[in-house]
Amino acid sequence: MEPIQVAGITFRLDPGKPLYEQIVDQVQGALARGDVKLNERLPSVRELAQLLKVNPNTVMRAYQDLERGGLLMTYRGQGTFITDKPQPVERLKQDLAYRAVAHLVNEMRRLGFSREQALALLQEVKWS
Amino acid sequence: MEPIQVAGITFRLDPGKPLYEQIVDQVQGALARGDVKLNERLPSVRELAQLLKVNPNTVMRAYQDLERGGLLMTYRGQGTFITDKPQPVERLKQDLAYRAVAHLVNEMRRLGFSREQALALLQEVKWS
DNA sequence: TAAAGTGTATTATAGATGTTAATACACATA
DNA sequence: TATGTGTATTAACATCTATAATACACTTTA
Repeated sequence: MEPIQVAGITFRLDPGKPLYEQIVDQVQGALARGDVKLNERLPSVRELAQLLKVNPNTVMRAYQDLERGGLLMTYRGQGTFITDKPQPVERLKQDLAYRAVAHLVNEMRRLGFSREQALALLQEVKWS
Repeated sequence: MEPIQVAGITFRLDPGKPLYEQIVDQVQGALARGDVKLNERLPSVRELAQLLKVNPNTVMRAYQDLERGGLLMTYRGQGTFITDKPQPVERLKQDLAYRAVAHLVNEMRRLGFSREQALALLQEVKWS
């Protein structure tokens, strides 16, 4: 389970969550943080599968999910590339952040906390 | 999928998450919010199963999970009751809140946001 | 032109997990 | 004694994840 670095993306796969989802998550994370260059080429399906010790079908499913989100471009015979447009990446970042905050709001409301209590906890908690 | 009220607890089961987990979540939520009285009797395994249109094994699994957390007491032949001690409930509430905040922190860090950005988002977002 | 490397699709198989079903047993109470 | 509790076991089934094997379409390059 040692991390694997490739094209600015760190892959670490654990059990407990679908592999293809973890691949999607880690590519998205690298994009949101700006760790990858736009238009950069990713490893081929078979190549990444070998690196991650995973079935090619699993990588392909992840790549296809990412392509549907406008984050990847795939060209038959050429390979898979990070999108060259900054908009889908920015949209992704805002989307995921909003979703994460909304999730916290729902959970805190479910538990009977106020917004002020949530803010206080978020200020107190260790960040890095 | 219409909600079912019983003993101060609202049950609503959706597909997409294990049924026994949803039962656990909703009992925990009611406890955290103070919606249920301590020492109160819950529906029997078979009774709740019938109400929720679910297998008795599924309810039993949820009850057992809750008992392991000290939130329920079960007595052979008598029934299942909310704990009579406030401590496990308070501990649960703090635990779940901390976990929820920690989850947000991890996600925001993964996306490259600062604590200040997270706080700003949490202040802006609609609460109720 | 041929070969190698791309993405893509299909089918079969296996394993894990969640859920139901049926049945039985232990215990408490009316 | 009968009924209603919690508890345990076993079997069956559905869904999802992942692998495996194979084939095809397309691009690049030797």
